[in-house]
Amino acid sequence: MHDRDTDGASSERIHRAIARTLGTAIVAGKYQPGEKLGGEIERSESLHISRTAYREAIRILIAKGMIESKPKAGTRITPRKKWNLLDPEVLDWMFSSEPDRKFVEDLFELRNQIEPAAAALAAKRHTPEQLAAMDEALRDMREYGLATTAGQEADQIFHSILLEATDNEALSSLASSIGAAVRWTTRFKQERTANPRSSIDDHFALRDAIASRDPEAASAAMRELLHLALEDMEGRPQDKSRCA
Amino acid sequence: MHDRDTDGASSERIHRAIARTLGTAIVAGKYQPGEKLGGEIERSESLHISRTAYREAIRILIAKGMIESKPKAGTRITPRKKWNLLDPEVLDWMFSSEPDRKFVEDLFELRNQIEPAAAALAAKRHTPEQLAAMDEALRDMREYGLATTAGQEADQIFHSILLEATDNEALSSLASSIGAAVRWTTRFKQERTANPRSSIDDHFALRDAIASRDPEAASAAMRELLHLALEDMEGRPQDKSRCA
DNA sequence: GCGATTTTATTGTCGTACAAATTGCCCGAA
DNA sequence: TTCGGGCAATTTGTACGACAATAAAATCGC
Repeated sequence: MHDRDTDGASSERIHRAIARTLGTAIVAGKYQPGEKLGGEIERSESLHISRTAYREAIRILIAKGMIESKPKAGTRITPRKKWNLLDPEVLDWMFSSEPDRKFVEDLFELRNQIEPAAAALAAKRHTPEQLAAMDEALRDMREYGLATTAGQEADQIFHSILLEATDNEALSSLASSIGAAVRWTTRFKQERTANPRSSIDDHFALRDAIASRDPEAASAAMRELLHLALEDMEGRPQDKSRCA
Repeated sequence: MHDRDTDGASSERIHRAIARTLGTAIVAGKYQPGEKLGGEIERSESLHISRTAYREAIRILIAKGMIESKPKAGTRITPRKKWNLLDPEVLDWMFSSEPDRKFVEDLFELRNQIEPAAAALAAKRHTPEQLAAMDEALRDMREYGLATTAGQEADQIFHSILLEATDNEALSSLASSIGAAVRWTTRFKQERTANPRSSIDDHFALRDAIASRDPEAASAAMRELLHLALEDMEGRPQDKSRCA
């Protein structure tokens, strides 16, 4: 419980590292909601850091809705319902260890609602620059393949740019959340299927629909993409209790 | 630029108050992305607070992706793209003054993608407790009416519970974002229409569809609700450039 | 002119002290 | 006994001052 510098990259600032460690532990369920974290002096000492740094870490977690603190009452974990689960950092913490399958499915369900509509909007509103950026991402995907980290990153970038191209800030704010889902569906796919059908061609189809500014086609192409991903995700192994 | 205690509630802690003030100023565009905030000592002095408190405020804003800081380089506003716009607090800051109409429209577009699907899911997955909570919210809406704050709050609560009833954490995390949109569409409606058609009956229809576990009907009822809200929002006064 | 080195500005961390706030106890009164 | 109010203790919140670490910018050497 009291390692000094919490693994991780060395150049990371202390408060950030502590926030990450604590945040990771919380989302992993090592602290239950409502559970009281010890006093600041006590805890900061056991971590071998100053109270200042510890407090800044706490401040970060409070900002993400994961804990709350008031004088005399102490510092405690808030009910899960209040957490900003779609916060990029929180998602990173969530996925730093093997995430709940349930949550990945939830994210996937979110994708299903957002991305087809986003594709349609992107078809209508995208700029030439955004299309070019999509093409670049696709080129990387084709070049490196979806089995490599570089290729998977290009995949995420593609979906990010698509959301950005909706010219809707509320939608593009979901980019990192969707990105997390994309990353993990791809990973599941790679891990579980011997010769996974590459979705690259489907990505190209989607790209073409967008380029020709055809909302219906874009939406359909995206749905196809998601349909394939769904098949891969709940295809063989697990229960299918939650299909359409 | 250097008032001492930044208006606001008195019992609010200093770092929170400063974060709110700064955050509000940033989302209002008073600082441009890329703009450098002065040094910590200088700024904390001009605000008449300690550097500690100022830094904790900064930490909050960093956690929400709005600013970044590194040694020697200083502290600067990040590009808008990186902000966590769906963070509840950021939304509050956004809406503390009259928000961008464009952004309200963006949120509305998000609602359009999320809520009908959420209604369908809620119809399938809701618990009796959640239904009871919805009924209570509806009762309050009917009792107080949508012209009162209490009624508007009940409206938000209704939509929140609906999202919660999807049994999907990713979707229910959007509750506060959707809530903000709900609040503002209602306010627009009240301000601009002399005798606004009450959407309460439509809410009841939606409730009944959910209660009878009919996904299609629930989704349709929600679409109807949103359709009405849309009419109210872009009905008379402004351009309709962005309708369906 | 260019690269390595030093300088320097700025954030990051530390320790201590004190202020503020809220909880829970204790006591008194009805 | 029970309720209410005031008191005290515990915990977070703020302040200040010093130093460390970092990275940008300037400087020196080639």
